[in-house]
Amino acid sequence: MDAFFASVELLRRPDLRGEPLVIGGRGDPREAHHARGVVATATYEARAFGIRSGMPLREALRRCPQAHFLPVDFSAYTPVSARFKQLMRECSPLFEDRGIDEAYLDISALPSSSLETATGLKRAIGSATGLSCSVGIAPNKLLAKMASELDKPDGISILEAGDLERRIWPLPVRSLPGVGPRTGERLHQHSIATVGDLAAVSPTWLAHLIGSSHAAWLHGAANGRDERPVVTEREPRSRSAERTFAEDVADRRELARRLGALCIELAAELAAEGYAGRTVGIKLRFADFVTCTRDLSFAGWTADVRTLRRAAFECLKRVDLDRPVRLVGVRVSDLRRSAGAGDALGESLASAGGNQEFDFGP
DNA sequence: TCTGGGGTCCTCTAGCCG
DNA sequence: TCTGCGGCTAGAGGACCC
Repeated sequence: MDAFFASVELLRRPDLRGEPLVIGGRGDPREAHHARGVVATATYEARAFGIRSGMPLREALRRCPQAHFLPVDFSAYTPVSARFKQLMRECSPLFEDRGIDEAYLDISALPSSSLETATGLKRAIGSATGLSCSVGIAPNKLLAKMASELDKPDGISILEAGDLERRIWPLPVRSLPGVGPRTGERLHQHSIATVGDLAAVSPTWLAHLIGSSHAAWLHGAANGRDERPVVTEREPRSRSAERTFAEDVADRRELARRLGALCIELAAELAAEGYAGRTVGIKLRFADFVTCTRDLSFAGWTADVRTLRRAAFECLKRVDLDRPVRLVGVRVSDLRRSAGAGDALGESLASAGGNQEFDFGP
């Protein structure tokens, strides 16, 4: 979906159409208590000012003081997301969900041509949601994703076997899925600037640079190879909840209170979805942006809020809190489906809401 | 000076055990 | 009894993606 969050916002704020619009964080960075946030999506009008996803909202404001800023509102985006995914599933059951605004669809067995299928799907999504999307068609997921980036917004791109050298190899190496900021920087240090440059290096040499597993994937990808199937069903591996504070927290009790609240939030989500976990972990990010994690595993699976909170506090005890903290998070992993977990959890949630004893370090 | 929140997967290390 | 080694797991951190 094109500039998804921003496009959904424009459906209910048509007065902002044509204006630079930035979606991110809790809203307007001009308000001090909303200032800590990053850009989730920006309209093409805002991108013209150099605003990009992941950029601090304050930086976006600096680049475009006249921009409009709106908070991220998942409750508005989720139903639209469900609608376009439903249309895709009706097109082919070989559907892979890849997050709120993109998905893969295996259309190789359909009777119509790829172009006809894509055109029909775009039209159906457009009339159902009022939004545009960009479609990439190719022999595998990697190339389909890269194709979808070639003609944005509102485009259709078809990549065929012979198009690799002409259309993919000239692209910057960063445009290859799996090459993020770190890998991109390392490759650039060795004068590997384009996908074609990467395709030409020795796999052995690349393995020395970035590790064998990553190298095998990237070298294949640069040469257009991708054997990954379209995955139609997936069980979650972990659930987490984290929060960045409006102001850094130095007080242990305050930190424990925030962590306890996140445990309650997370336990409620696990209960609602019927999962229990075997490992609890916490995450702290200090004022200097250094992140630290601590994990604790149980013998069995639990979704009990008191157990989660006790474990989270045990983890917290193991951290040297010598600096103020800007973010705290809790995560439950090694998930299993838990039949009937909801009932037990309801009771423990009720008891957790009252006065809490904080069982943590000195 | 600034840097979200939700995830996944991988690597490395240390400890345990046969 | 000591040592080495491979397999396994837990824990910590890193990279990446939407």
